[in-house]
Amino acid sequence: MNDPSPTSRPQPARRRRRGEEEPATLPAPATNADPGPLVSIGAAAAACGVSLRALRYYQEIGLLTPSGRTPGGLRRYSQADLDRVGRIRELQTLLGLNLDEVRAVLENEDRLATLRAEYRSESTDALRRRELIHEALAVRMSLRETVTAKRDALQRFLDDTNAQIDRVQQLLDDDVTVG
Amino acid sequence: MNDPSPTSRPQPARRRRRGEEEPATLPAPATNADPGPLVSIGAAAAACGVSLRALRYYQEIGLLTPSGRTPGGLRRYSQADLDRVGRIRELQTLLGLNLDEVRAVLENEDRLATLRAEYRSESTDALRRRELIHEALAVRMSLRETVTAKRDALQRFLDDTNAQIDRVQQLLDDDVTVG
DNA sequence: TCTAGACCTTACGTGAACGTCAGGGTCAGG
DNA sequence: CCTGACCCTGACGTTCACGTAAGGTCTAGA
Repeated sequence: MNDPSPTSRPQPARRRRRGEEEPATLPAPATNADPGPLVSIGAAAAACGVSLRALRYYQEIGLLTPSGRTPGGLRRYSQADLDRVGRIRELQTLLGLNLDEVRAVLENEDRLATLRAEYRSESTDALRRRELIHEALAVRMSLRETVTAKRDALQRFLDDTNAQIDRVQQLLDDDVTVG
Repeated sequence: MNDPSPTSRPQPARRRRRGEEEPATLPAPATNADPGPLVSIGAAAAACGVSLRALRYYQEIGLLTPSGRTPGGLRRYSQADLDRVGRIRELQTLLGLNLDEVRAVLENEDRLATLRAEYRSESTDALRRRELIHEALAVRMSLRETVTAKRDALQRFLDDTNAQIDRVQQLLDDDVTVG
């Protein structure tokens, strides 16, 4: 996050493991509106292309808490939950973030969404809200830096690859016109 | 490699571990010309920003064999070796390939370089060489597909991020002009 | 020649992100 | 009400990409 260079090592980063009093993951932005239809963990996993274990693990580390449970204790996932899983996978595979960094990004997104939602409400001090939003915005812009750097690096990589392909194809073309 | 979708799982992929008769990694394309000045593993590690262990590990799994050894058995790395390390890190961090996939890409690059070098020589059958180059070219183009897909995905991600930033900034601007 | 420091091999340890197994509980459909 | 498929919570296992420690070796420099 603070070292977007191509030689950056996978920094350790503090982790929150199974012992340490579950953090009650903001289960999504504070949209406590109707979550729509809820699905089982099996259906959720299939829909997202991840394993049951992965979903339970995401919950373990405070990344994603299913929107509901049946009276018997079975997990029930909403569409927002499924979207969140997609987001997690995206941050993981696309940006190469570890789940700790993913959590940081998601927490920021959640805060931003919450603040945006209640921005016009009178509940909080206006100045304080502006402060919070500014802070969240800063995190967001640093993320943009990371992504931009990565995209540019990928573009350079792609240019190289294309150049190599061109050279070899040139070689073959020459051979055809000569031979 | 065959599934560039954002939900692709980290496929297992066969690995070659410490027991299985070292594969004598083409230590670089068959450029057996003067490798230039050779440096110790410590200097190499420092120059590339990786650990000594990493360099030895890359050798263990057949990714990179140092160009030389001292009579006493100390590893000596050439500039080409250092470049190769850079390439490894690039494929790892930029494309998110595991070291098995990295090895596949590098083996392909080595083959391509070798073939390019001896393309005009009489040593091999001309048809056969063209065949080989075509094959290597195909691998290369599939790599290009992967990279392009990833770049595009990143671009979309970036667009989203920018849109979010704009929306929040708009929110703040409105607040200023109103309040 | 001699030593400090870098390096060697071997081998066990580690953290992230799950996989998998055991021993039970839940629930929709018949 | 009953079954079979699905799900629960531990808890231990696994893979990757190294980290780290032990005990001995090599080599540049004084």
